[in-house]
Amino acid sequence: MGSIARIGRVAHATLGAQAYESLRDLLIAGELAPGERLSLRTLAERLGTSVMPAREAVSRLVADEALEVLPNRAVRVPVLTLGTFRELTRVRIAVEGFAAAEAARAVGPGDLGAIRAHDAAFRSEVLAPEPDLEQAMRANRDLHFAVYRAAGLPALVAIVEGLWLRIGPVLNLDLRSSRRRLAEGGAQVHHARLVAALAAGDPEGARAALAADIAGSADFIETTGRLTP
Amino acid sequence: MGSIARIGRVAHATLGAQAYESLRDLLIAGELAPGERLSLRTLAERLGTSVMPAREAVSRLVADEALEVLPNRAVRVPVLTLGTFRELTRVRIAVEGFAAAEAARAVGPGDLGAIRAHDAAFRSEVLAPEPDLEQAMRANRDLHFAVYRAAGLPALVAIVEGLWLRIGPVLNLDLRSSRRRLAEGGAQVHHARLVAALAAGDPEGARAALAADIAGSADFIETTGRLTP
DNA sequence: TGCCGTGATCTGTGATCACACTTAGGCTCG
DNA sequence: CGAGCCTAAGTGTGATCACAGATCACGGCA
Repeated sequence: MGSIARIGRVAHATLGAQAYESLRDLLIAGELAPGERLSLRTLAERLGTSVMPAREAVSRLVADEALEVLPNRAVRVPVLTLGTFRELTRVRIAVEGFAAAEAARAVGPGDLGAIRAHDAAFRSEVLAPEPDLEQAMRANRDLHFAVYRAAGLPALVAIVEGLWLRIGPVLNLDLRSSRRRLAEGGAQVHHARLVAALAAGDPEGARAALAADIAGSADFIETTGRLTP
Repeated sequence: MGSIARIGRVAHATLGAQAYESLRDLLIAGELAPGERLSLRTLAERLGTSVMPAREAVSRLVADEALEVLPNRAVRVPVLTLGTFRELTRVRIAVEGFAAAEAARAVGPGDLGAIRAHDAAFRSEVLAPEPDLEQAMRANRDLHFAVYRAAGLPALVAIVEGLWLRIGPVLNLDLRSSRRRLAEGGAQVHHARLVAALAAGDPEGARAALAADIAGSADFIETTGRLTP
C-alpha cells in the first residue's frame, strides 16, 4: 500500500459552504454596506449556481445575525445602532480580553513567532508612506486571531468570529473612508503592549492591552458618527 | 383603529424556523443522545413537511456546532470528548461569569423577582420527595437565562445559548441517569449565593457563585465517566 | 468456512418548479 | 395635471425531482 496511502482527502466542499464563506468574507471585509439588500437569485447568479446554495449561505448568516430578514422577508445586512455597537464592544472586550489572557498562559514559541510576524506586517503597512488599508486590516485581523487561537480554545475562536462578522461591515466601511487615522489610532502601541505581555506570560497585561485596542478602535468608529443613534 | 391595533403579530413562523426550534429544544433537553444519527427525510416526515425545512434546521444547527456532518456527509449529534467538554466548561465560566457580573450591575426589581421565582421553583422541585428532573432542569435553565438577560446584553445571551446547545445533550442525558445527585450537587447553594450577590449588586460575588455552579455540575458530569477520553 | 464483489436502499446535495406576497411603475380616470 | 389603482416583475419559501456517493446485506467464489 505504498502510493494508495498518500492521496489526501478530496477537500469535500459543498457549494453551499463555498457560498457561505464567500458571503462571509465579503461581510467581514466590509464590502457590503449596512442596509444593503440582498437577493437570493442575484446572489445565485453571481455565484454561478442555483438559488439553493445561496439560500443555505444566507440562512446561516441570518442565524449568526450577520444578516437580517425584515418583516417583508427581505434580506439585508443589518444597520447597527449606536447602542448595539456599544453592546458588541463591551462583549468583545470581555470575550476577546479573556482569550488574550488565556493566550498569555498557553502561548508557545511557534504561536509567538506567528503573532510577531503579523504584528510586524501591520506596523510596516501602517507606517508606509502609501499604506494599503486592506492589507493593514488583514494583518490586524490575522494578528488578533493568531492570539485567540493561541489560547487553545477553539470554541472561543468561533464565538469571536461571530462577533467580528457583526461588526465587520461598520468597522471596515469606516476604515475605508479615512486614511491615516489608522496610524493615529495608536493600534500599534496596543499591539506592542499585547505582544510584550504575551511573551512575558502576563495574562492581565495582555487583557488590558487588547481591551485598550478594542476600545480605541471603537472610539474612532463612534467619532465618525456614521452609526444610527 | 380600536381593534385593528390589538392583533399581535401573526407569529411569522417559517416552517424552517419551526423545525429549527423543535430540533433545538430536543437537543437542549438532551432528548437526542450524543452519536445519534439524523436523517433529513425521517426528520421531515416526523415534522409533517418536506425535506426543505428539515434541511434548513439541520444546516443552522451544524453551523452552531450543535450537530456535525461526518466525512460520509451523515449528520449526527456530536460526541464530546473529555477535552472538548472541559474546554466548553472553561469558556462557559468566563462568558457566563461575565454575564452574571454584568447582571449584578444592571439588574432591576422586575428581573430580580423573576430570578427569585425560578430559584424557588428549582429548589422546591429538587427538595421534593419525588423530584421531576425535567421540571428541575427547566427551572435551572430559566434561572440561568433570567440572570443572563438581566445583564442587558442580548448578544451575550445568544452566545450562551450556543454554548448550552453544545453541552445540552451530555448534560441532560447524564442528569437523567441518576436521580438524587441533583440535590447533592449543591446547586441550590450556589444559586442562593448567586441571587444574594445579584440583590446586593456584587458583581464579583455573582461571578464566583455562578462559576462554582458551573464547575460543580461539570465535576458531576465528569464523574459519571460517560465522556469519551 | 471465510471473504470479497454486487445489488438495492438510503443518505445529503443541487436544480427546477409552484405559490403567496411585496413592490415599483405605468396607465387610466377624475 | 395629479392621484389612485393595477398589472407585472421580483421576492423568499416550500415541494418535488434528479443524482452521486455511502451503507449494508446477501450470495457466490476461493
